[in-house]
Amino acid sequence: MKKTILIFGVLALAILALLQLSKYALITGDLKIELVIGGIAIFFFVIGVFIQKRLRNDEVSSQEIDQKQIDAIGLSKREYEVLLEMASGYSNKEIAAHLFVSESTIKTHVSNVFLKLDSKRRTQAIQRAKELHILPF
Amino acid sequence: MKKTILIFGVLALAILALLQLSKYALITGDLKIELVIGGIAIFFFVIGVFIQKRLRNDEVSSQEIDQKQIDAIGLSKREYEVLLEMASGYSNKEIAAHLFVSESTIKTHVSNVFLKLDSKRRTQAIQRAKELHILPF
DNA sequence: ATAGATTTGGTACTTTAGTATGAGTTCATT
DNA sequence: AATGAACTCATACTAAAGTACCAAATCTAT
Repeated sequence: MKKTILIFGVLALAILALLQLSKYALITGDLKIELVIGGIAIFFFVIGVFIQKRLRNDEVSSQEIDQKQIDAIGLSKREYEVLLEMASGYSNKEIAAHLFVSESTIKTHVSNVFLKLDSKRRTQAIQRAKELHILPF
Repeated sequence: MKKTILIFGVLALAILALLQLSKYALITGDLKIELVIGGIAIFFFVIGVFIQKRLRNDEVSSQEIDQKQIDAIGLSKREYEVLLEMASGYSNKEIAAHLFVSESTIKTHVSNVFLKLDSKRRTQAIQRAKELHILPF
């Protein structure tokens, strides 16, 4: 948030300076009117795009994976892999094949994931994981 | 897409007209320099925000529910309700309680959903449904 | 090197999920 | 009024998921 305030402050100063420069450049006749107007137009267009993009990124960032959250929950690397496979719609047997381990192992991992995500079913675990921003989409 | 082209055409004309107007307003001295520059600045800032917003909406819209897709797949209203409950992480028994019907009925609906979404597990059905943009997130 | 966490895997069991099939009910539409 | 689609429910299965315990191998950091 401090960063935002700083950026807007600098921006405001830059705009004021630009306006003054433009004004005197016009009065003294150093620049053509078209050029000044065009420059101002491009400058503010870019600023508009930039600001809107910042707002947009703030929204979208809420849908990105939160590694800190994964650590906080205590999910191990392997458990998280299994969670990803579950969320992709695979069965225990399929996950076992993908990760080259037995189905028993997957069941153990799955049960641990349920404990850590406080859920009783894989669909519920996936839902919780999304709420905690540790799964994409 | 036609709409986009039309909008940009009109916009280009408006910009040209505005530039010419500004130029002559300045030369004839009808307007102060500050006002013209400020107006141009605001105008292009707004355009910048607008265009960026359009791009953003095109991206985000891919995450909205596609009712046409639901119809195309042939999911009935009840089947879609069950799909939503499944995606929320509820068991067949819980869904039955929420919708005030028997678990048998839910099983029937679930099986029909699987047929229509070409899937064998509820997690897979949920995944497919998201790819088809008929589920949020 | 060793304690602690992770990963792996097994057995035995219970619980859900999912399939197949049939059938009665409701509801909108022709 | 009849037809078809949607909704309902049941029985009887099979298959998959999930639980509870135990135990060995491996990795990791002190």
